[in-house]
Amino acid sequence: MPVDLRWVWAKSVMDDHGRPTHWLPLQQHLDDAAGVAARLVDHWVSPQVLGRIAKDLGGDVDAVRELACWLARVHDVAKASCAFAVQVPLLADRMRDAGIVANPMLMTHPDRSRAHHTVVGYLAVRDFLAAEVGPVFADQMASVVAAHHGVPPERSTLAEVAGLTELIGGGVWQEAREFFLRRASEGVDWSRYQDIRLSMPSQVLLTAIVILADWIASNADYFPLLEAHEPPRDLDTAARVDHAWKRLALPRRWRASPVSSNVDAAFSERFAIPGGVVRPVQAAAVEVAATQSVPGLVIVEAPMGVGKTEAALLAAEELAARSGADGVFMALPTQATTDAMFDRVRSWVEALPGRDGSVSVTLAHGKASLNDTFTGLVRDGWFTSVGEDGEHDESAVVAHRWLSGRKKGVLASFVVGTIDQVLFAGLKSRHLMLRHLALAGKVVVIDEVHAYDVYMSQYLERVLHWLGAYGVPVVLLSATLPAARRVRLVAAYDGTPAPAVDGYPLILASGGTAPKVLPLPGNGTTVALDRLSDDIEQVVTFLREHLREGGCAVVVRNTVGRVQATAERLEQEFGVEHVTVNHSQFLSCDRARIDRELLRRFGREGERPALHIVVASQVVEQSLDVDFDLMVTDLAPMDLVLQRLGRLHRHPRKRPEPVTTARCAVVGVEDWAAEPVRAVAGSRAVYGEHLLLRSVALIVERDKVALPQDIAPLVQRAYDEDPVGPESWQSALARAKKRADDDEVRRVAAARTFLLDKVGSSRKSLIGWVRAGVGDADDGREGLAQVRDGGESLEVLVVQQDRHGGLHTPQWIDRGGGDPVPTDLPIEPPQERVVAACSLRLPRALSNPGVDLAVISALEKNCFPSFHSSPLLKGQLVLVLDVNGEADIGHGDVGFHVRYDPRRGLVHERR
DNA sequence: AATAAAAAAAAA
Ligand SMILES: [Fe+3]
Repeated sequence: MPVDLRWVWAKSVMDDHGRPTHWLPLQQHLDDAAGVAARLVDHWVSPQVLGRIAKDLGGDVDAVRELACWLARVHDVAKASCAFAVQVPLLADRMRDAGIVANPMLMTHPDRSRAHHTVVGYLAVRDFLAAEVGPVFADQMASVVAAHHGVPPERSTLAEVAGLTELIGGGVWQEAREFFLRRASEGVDWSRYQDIRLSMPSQVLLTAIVILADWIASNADYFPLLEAHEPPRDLDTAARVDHAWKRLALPRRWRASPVSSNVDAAFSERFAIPGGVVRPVQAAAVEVAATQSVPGLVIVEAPMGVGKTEAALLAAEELAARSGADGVFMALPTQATTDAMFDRVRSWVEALPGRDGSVSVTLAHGKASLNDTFTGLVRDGWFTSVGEDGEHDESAVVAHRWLSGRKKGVLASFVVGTIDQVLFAGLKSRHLMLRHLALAGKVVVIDEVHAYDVYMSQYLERVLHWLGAYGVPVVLLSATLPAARRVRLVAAYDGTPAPAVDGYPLILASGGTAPKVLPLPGNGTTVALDRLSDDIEQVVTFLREHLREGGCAVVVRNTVGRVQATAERLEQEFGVEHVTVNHSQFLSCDRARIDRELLRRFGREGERPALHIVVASQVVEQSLDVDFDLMVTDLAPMDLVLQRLGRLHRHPRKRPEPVTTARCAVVGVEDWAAEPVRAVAGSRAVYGEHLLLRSVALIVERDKVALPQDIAPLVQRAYDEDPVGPESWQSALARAKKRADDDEVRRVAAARTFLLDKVGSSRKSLIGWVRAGVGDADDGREGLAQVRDGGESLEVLVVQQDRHGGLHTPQWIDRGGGDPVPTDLPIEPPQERVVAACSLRLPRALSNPGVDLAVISALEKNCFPSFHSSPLLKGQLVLVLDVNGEADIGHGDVGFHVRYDPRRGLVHERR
């Protein structure tokens, strides 16, 4: 009598006592997964992705479907192995009764966990396919099966596990595996795949489809299990898949249409500007996107305020229409700008044609759960898709309940996220394939590319390399880039040289497309430069003189300490009410309040005070569209100085007579008469000597800067290799360059640790793909590999304690301040969000290697059960301030005294 | 020689 292989089990659910309550036969799980894979390919996976895989299969999309379904139908084939089956004695016993016998003692075999079903699956699939197709393709297909838990094994592991024959199981076990492999192959003509090789991109994408099919098919809400006591029976797979797919109700694909035939109409519809006409940058970006030989990389270099975002979105539509992308991933450098962009992108999505019902959106960053718009959409997503028929919800935009969380959230069609979420695609980590699938189906837009340092650029360039290999169109938005950076970005994407051009604003593209230099906007600003000594009294005099009839000034300092010291002197001189302080050492809710306030007063339609001085760190350099009459700045690298100068006379308006000419005093140097001119120590610590020397060499030779026409030449000179400055500076410059180069080498090396390898040849399989990666260790604080430079900075939640020991939210904050916070009972959800918004990133002095562990130990003493039981607050360090906003942080021989002042931020001193 | 800004964490 033939053995009934339906007794081979794949899924089991246990009760609290470890007894199985439910189970599912392997055969059914494989059929379910294959059914889901087919639906995914037919209805959900981006045409751009299908096209990419099909490229390796002679352009045949049906073959993509065939391979995806076959892989899903064999992915768990090695659950038909002794090592796996013995894990649940009850189910193993029933298999034994059916004639599939394993030794129960194998349960405790020391190598049992090494004979994992992913690795044994590799061996089974490879051996099966080797008889049908070439060895390379067999290895590649098998590697997809091996990778279906997110980390493919190493080559050495394969050989070791192959020797564990007792755990793998021969005889009936071998026959069982071959049975399932043959069963999956019914109707597959392997001779068609004789000469096929899969590129790495295709293998990664197929793996991602298999993983998703597995996850969906493993969800018992969609695919019900059998009761533990039930024998196997033939379930109606088609009906199960149909039911599950309706319940899951994934949003439809988006089909883009070209906009180039009538850009103005598209522009006015998308952005709700009746009769709107595109601006030059927007028209040019769309034209380049439309005429590029193959949709590829487009770089838009232009100043803030010329409509770059709209240019990128319109270009993305054009590129998507050509490439088959069914979504857009927009990445920005900070959570705050990401939140703001989310609302803009959402309005654009709502106005998009080509939606068939709802499309899915995600806000992707670490604090997305604090964003009210997004959490609202998440709630709607739960609410609307509970219905059985699912599809007829008419809201244009949903945060789909299944496309949520760190790994699946980015699979939504439209994602707005921090740049980190894109850079993670270059970081060896578990389930990396899903992040690749998320990017590979879309057009990727990356904002503020000029702002990324050497370390992040390693990741950015590697990700661009993979995106190029996937055929993903990419739009990079930037201020002017040093030519060398531009060349590296284009080369990273598709290995071609960047066209040699100078100019600004500039649009260039990969694939030999002619670059476009656009006319500069006519209404420029010429800034007069003054050079003052680093004496604060000189700054006072300068401000006194030029603000004699009032006006709004900004003083930009390079360190928080200098900001705080300057603010103290200026408050004394001009009065507290005329001075605002801004830097990163504020609670995030306070920082948000200060930013809002700055925009309200110094923004485009701002209610400008008669006299005011903002003292700030680099936080005013980026993003905020604020306008000042007068500036004082610490010497900084040239591109940053220019960014700062961009905050002068930015909007047309009437200004007090003494500041009708834009004027900036450069300070923060030790001695303007010295050779060379050196920046103060704090600035050197932040930026390094070399960039500062090159910057100041260009500043000493001029008394004014014309914006925007001087920007491109100044940035190029500051960052190219040609000598700058007088002869007497050259030896110092050379020494500084050597140190900067050494430092860069160190940072590049640090970035490489977890950097994903390049695509490599088509002979390769996924085996070892994330070798030496974070692997299993990507959970928890220690193992978290990074895409940003520098040691881990410590983030704390700040609460206050009254004289009786009761906790309350900080007294001064805008929303929910001074309310009691329970220490044991659960914190109410609205208050959870208030507390979560009181986060503060501690300064370097408190998180340096050497003191960090002591600081963590000290803060870990502030441990409250109420925090621990809250998903939002759990695991975070807590800083408890007394009624005066002060605290001692001490452990062992490390001790700090900190004081928080809502006007000045955190002040610390070592004791 | 003394330090900016910025981000981050669940799978079958
Ligand atoms: Fe599995």
